Amino acid sequence: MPAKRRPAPATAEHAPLQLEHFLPYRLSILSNTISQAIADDYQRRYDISVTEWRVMAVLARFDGLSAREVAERTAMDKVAVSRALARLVEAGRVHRSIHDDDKRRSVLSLTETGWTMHDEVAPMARAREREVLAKLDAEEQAWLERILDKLQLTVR
Amino acid sequence: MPAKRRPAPATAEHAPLQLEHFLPYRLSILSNTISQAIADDYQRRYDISVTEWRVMAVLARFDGLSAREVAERTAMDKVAVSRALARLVEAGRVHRSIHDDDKRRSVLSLTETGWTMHDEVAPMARAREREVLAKLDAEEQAWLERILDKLQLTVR
DNA sequence: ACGTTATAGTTACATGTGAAACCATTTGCA
DNA sequence: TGCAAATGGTTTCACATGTAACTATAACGT
Repeated sequence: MPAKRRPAPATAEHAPLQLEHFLPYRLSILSNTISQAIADDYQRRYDISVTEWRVMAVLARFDGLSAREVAERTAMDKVAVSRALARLVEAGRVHRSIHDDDKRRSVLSLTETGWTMHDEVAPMARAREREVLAKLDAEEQAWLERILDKLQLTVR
Repeated sequence: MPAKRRPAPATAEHAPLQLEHFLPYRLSILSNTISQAIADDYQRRYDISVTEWRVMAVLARFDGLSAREVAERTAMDKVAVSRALARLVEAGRVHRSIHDDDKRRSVLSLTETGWTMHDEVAPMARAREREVLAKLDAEEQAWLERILDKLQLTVR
């Protein structure tokens, strides 16, 4: 018998939450596990964080964005973007200049170094994603796609 | 034209990653959005963090666990658990005593205060989860269940 | 019995993160 | 025009989090 003060039998009448069946909990575990598995690949090799990589991925697709636009597209807040950019510019992976017509705005793009790294990391990331998805059969993959779309739309 | 040094046209040849279709990214956004939406409910009201709530939820189901066992069941590391417990004990929500046969081990259980809070928060959390799941029809819910089970098993 | 190794848990340090304050510039409007 | 409000971005502060070092106790092998 554990303690003197054991206020109640931990059972039915309290209807405790079963974490392992609780959606937010499961999503959080799964998301962290997968993100970590994928990030491990490049994190050590290039000394870059997930947030920095996301910024690079966005700049690879949309050249010349401002920091605020990067923030929108990465769903990061502007402070996080500012910090990521500071490191990326420092490391010579991103080039930052000032917008001609609005001197508050920065104009961002990958440098050649940045592109080189991007072109190595992107395929790795995709390969890892495929490994994860390979656990599911085609039908499950389709449903997952559909479910994520739906939740993403409604839950914001 | 953005910058002088614009090394490459950001297009096909570089095959940039599309974050919005990239599984880990989507999971991470979704997970954070949902967790936050649910946690907001109780976080302010009870001044408790998600990690503390998870510890309480586990103790509600398994009375008398040690800290290590809590860590296992919450998928948190032992440092996080130690800190959460410090706060919970301080707040009078968890009772901690020492195991009779092993003085390293602690024996943990909810206090009456802890139970009272649990009995208020658990239904709230479940209700929020239902709201999220309500965005999906029955078939989608079933597939989600199945997909999460499968990924959870294999991706570790 | 005794020293080595393992385990439970906490503490310390370094790092990441978000909110709010802040600076510079631009926009809106009298 | 000129001045208040809004916007882009950085800095500061408080706090959360992870890793490694540490303390105390227990288990193991000789």
